[in-house]
Amino acid sequence: MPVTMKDIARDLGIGVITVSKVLRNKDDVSEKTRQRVLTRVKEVNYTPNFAARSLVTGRTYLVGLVVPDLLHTFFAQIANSLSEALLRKGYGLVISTAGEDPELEMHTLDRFLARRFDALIIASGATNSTTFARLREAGTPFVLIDRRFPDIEANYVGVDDEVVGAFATKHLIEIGCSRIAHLRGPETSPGRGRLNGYLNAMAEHKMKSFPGYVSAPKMADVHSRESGEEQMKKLLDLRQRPNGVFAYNDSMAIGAIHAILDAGLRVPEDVAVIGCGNFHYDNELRVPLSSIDQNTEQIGQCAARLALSLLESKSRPRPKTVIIETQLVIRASTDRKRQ
Amino acid sequence: MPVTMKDIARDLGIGVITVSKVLRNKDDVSEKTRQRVLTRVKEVNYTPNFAARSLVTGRTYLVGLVVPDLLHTFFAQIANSLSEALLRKGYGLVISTAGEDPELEMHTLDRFLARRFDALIIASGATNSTTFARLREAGTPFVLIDRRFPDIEANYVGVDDEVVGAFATKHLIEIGCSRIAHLRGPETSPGRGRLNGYLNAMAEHKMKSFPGYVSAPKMADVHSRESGEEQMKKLLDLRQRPNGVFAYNDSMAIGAIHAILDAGLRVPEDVAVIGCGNFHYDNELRVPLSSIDQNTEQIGQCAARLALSLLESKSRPRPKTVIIETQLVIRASTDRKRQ
DNA sequence: TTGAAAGCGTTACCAG
DNA sequence: CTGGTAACGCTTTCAA
Repeated sequence: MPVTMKDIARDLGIGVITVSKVLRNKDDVSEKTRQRVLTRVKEVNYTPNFAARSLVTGRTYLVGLVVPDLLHTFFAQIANSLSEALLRKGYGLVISTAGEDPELEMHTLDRFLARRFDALIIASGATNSTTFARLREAGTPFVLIDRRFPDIEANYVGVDDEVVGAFATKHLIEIGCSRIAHLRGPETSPGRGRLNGYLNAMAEHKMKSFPGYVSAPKMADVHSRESGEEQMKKLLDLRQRPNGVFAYNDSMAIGAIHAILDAGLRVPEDVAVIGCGNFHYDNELRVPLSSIDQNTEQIGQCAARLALSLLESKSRPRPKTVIIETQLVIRASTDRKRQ
Repeated sequence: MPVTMKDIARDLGIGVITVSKVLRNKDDVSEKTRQRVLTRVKEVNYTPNFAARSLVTGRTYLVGLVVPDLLHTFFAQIANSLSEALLRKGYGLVISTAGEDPELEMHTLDRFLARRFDALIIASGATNSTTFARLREAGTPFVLIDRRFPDIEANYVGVDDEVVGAFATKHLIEIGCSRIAHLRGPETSPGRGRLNGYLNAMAEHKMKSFPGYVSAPKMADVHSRESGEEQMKKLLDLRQRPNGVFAYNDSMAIGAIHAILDAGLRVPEDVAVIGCGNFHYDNELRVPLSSIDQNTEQIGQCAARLALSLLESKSRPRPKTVIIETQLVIRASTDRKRQ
C-alpha cells in the first residue's frame, strides 16, 4: 500500500491538513513544520494520489489530443511538442486517433469528456460543428488545431491556408508555369482554404484555368500518396496537360511525382510540383520536394500554451485565434529557370 | 454540476448500489430495474466519474507510453497502434518523450508511477536496469518494447536484432559485396544486437573485416541522418572503401546514401546500402532504400495485448518475451546483379 | 499557525 | 435481488 498523507501526519504527530498545505506550497505553515514534512515526504517517498485530488478539485491534470492519424508526420510532430510542453507543467497528454471519421471522432470526444480531461486539443475531421456544441455544453475548454470551423467561435491555432495556397500557386506562376493544376485535399478548412488560395492566385494573375484542373476532394489519410498518384495520372491524360501542380500536402505531391516520372516526364522541367507540410524527409526524395513549411512545432507549442492558459484562468476568456507564419521552401521539384 | 449516481438513484427511488451494479453489468439485478436505470442514464446523459472510481478501485484506466521521440516514424507507428488498441478496451494512452536521455526518462517514469497508471509501455534509452528495479518496486506492470535489458526478466515485445543484423549483412554478401561496413546505432539492445548480427554474419561467411568498418556508437535521435552522412564520409575516405553498408536504421542509411552520391559514387553499383525500419517513404527516396521491415504495427498491437493481459490478471504472471518476425525488403539501393 | 469535520462520487462488504 | 455502511485519500471551510 502506498504511503498517504495520513501516514505522514501520524508519524510527525501533526494534522493531515498541515501536510496537505505544505505539499501545495501554502504559506500559512511555519517554516519548521514545513521542513519536517518535506523531510518525511522524501524519506518515505510519498507521492500524492491524483485520483483523490481529482475527486475533490474536479481537475484531472490530463489533456486530451484527438488527431486523424499519428502516421502523418504533421500530427506526430504536433503530439511531440504538445506532450513536451504539457508534461513540463505537470499535465499528461492522452492521445487518440480518429482517422478522418467524424463519427469515431465524436465517440472519442465523448469518452474524453466523460473522463473530464481538463482541456482538449483537436484536429477535427468533423464535417459540421455540432460536435463542438457538445464540447461547449460540457464546459471543457478546447483548442482546435489545423482544421477550423467558420461558424463557431473557438480557440484555434494553425496556419492561414488561403495564404498557403496562394503562396504555392504564385511560386509556380513565378517559375513560369502556364498551366497549373491543384490536387485538392479533403473537405476541411485546410482543404478548402488551400483550394481558395489557389483559385485566388490564379484569378489575380489572370491565369487560364482548364477543365479538370482541380481534382475531386480526397481524404487526407495515410493513403494520400496513392491518391496523389492516381489523380496525377488523370491530369497527365488531359489534352492540355498541366506543367505545374500544387498538391494539398507533401504525401500527395510525392504520389504525383511518382506518376509524372512513371509517365516518362521530368520534374520540374515538364511538370513542376509543390506540396505543403515540409516533411523532414522532403530533401531526400527522388526529386527533392518544394513545399510550404507550416512551422509545426510552433503550432504545438502555441496550442499547449493556449490550452494551459485556459486551464489556469478560472473565467472563460474569449476564444483566441493564433495564426502561425509559413515559409516557402524551394527544392528541386520547382527549381527551374523561367521558361 | 454533472449528474451522479445518487441523482439517478433518488429519481428512481432505488439505492445507489443498485445503480452502480447495473452500470458495471453485474447480474444480480432484476431485468426491470436494469432497464429503468439504463433509461434514466440515457435521459440525463450520465457519465461515471473516473476519479471517484479510481480512488476506490486503485485503477486509473490509463496506460503510459515512454518513447525517445515521436518524430521517429517507428515510434509514431507504435503510439498509433497502441492508442487504438487500448482505447478500444477503454484505456487511455498517455504519451511522453524522453529523448535518449536516461535521466529525463527516469524522471518521466517517476511521474507516471506517481500518477499510478495501470501499466507502462517503454522504449527505454536507459543504459542500465536500475530504472526497472524502481518500476518493479512500485508494482506497476510494464512492457518493454524495442529495447531490452538482458539482466532483468521483463515483458518484452520487439524483433530479434541479431537476426536483423545478420539478415541485412547476408543480403549484402549475397549480392556480391566484398567489403561491408556497419554504421552502428546507440548503446542499446537494438544497437548492440544489430552489430552482433553483422559481426556473426561476417564471421560465418569468412568475410574480411577492415579497420574502421564499424563506426562508433551513435545516439539514434532525430539527427541520425546527419550522423549517417558524417560517418559515411569517413568510410569513403578509407583506403579500402566499402562497397556495401548496413546502417542501423533507415535514417542513417538515408544519410549514408547522401554522402555516397555527393562523393560522385553510385548506389548500389559502387556502394550498396541497406537500412532497417522500412519507413513508409523508403520507396520514394532518391535511391529507393532496401530495408528490414520490423512489422511495427504488430509490435504495437502485441504490446497492447500484453499490457492488457497484465492489467486483467490479478496475479503477476511470469514475464513474457514476444519476438516479432521481420522481413527483408529489397529496393534499388541493393538491387544489383552479383558482381 | 493549526486542525477537526465534512464532503467529493464511487465501489466493497455484508446484511436483509 | 436489494441496499446500508464504510471506506478510498484528498481539499475546503471554518473554528480554535
